[in-house]
Amino acid sequence: MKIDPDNPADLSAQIASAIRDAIVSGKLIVGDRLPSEAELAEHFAVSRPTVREALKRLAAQSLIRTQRGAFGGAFVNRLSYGDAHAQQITTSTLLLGMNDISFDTACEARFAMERACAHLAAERRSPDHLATMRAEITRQGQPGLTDEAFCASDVAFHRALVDAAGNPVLSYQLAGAVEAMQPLMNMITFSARSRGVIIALHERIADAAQAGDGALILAALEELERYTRQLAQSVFDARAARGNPA
Amino acid sequence: MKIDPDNPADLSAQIASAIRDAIVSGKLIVGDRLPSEAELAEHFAVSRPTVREALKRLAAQSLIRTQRGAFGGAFVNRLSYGDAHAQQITTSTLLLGMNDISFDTACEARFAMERACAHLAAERRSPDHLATMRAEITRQGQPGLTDEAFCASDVAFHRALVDAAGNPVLSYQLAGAVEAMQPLMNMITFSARSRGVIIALHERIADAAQAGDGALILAALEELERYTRQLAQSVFDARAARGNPA
DNA sequence: TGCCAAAGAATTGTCAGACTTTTAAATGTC
DNA sequence: GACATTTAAAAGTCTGACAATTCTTTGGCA
Repeated sequence: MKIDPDNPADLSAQIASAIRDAIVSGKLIVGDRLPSEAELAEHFAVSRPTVREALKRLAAQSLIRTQRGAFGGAFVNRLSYGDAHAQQITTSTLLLGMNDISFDTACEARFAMERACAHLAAERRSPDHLATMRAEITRQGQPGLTDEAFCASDVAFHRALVDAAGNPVLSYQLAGAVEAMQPLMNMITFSARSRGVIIALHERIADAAQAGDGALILAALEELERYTRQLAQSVFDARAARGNPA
Repeated sequence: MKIDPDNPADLSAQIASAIRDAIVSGKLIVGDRLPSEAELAEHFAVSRPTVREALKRLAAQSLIRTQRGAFGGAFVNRLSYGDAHAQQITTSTLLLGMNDISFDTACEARFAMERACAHLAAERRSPDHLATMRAEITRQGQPGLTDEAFCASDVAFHRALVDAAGNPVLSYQLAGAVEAMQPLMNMITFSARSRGVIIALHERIADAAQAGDGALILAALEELERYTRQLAQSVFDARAARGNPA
């Protein structure tokens, strides 16, 4: 955690970097208390507001947490799955929304990753996961469900499948990819007929998971990807034909 | 982008949240200029330093970029793959380092995801990707290579494989998972014999990619996962036997 | 002695105002 | 019309201060 050159460009960013490096490299470990803002200001030879801006940058990444009062201060935070997951969602959503990613590209990535946990899910799924999947399938079949609610249930179903793989690292990575797709999926209108096809595939997946047959899950996911992409294509084609390119 | 209640807890966090929501929901789009700090301070009825702390939080997530000078200000940033990737690495590394994730769990997740792009990589690999893979294999065989350098080359090799799938979303997601494993891999000491085994598997992967045979890549990756986990197990066992649990 | 309440101190959160630096537009000059 | 100069807007930084919070210590009382 050394000094910065007298390069007057973005002092707070430099200080944030120095502290971040110290955390990532292990020089500061979970629970460690950073010096007080006044001490940091003296150490880096800057004013307290500048130090505060640096600390806020780190807080935004959940790297530190601050506590007021005597013996309070900034502490190195244990990055929880929840925090990491939330950041993952935000980042992935923005990445997809801002970079003109085609539906096909996003869809391909999402299903490729989801297939990665098919076998693990078949081996390790608990009754709890199966119950969640069945419950979401039931919800998806209810009449009068809005497209948004259908998509949300779809996400919950796939989330259960991913969680069934019983690997928290995999869950964290994939949940981001799956949930980040939701805004794109929301652009699709699901007819009763297409909902039926999707629900049938979900049932095949749930049955295969229950039977512990990974290959069957894989096959159903492949078919689901094919159908989803085809459905999106027809929706976009129809919109383009109506002269509504948005 | 509405007001905050007079809840006096963490005003800057509330303001950051309000602006972040506006960006994620699309009320503010890429390139939009936010009001100046003074105007934001007036709008939210807080002081300028408070607004600045909020803006620094957003800058830390690459959601905005600031520009000095006349007609400067804060602009909604286009989240680049590079930015997203860097965040992904930091988050994944910390998550793995701070949460007592077992080597097995991390390894399983990493290879499961990597296998997800085997078939795509076989289909789409370019001569460029193949050349990178071959170059890294050559480097890995050089005598006198440190364990760290061997690991770094290993990461570069797998990175090339992932990129060969030709899906930027997949690359962004997987690069994080693969690179975040590096600190864990660095804990392993690679004997000349085990390096030989790994290099041979890399060669099988490169050959399979060149031949466009996804199933062969898949098989080699499975074997590589098995071997890596077995290698780690033996290293950890030996350390435990020496009474060195660290 | 033992327990509870009040005082004290350390630390973050916020504010106000001022000054510096950077940048681009507007203006003036040749 | 092209180039140099001025000017204004905005972020970046600093100083100093006060408010809010929370832990520790001390004092009082039974």
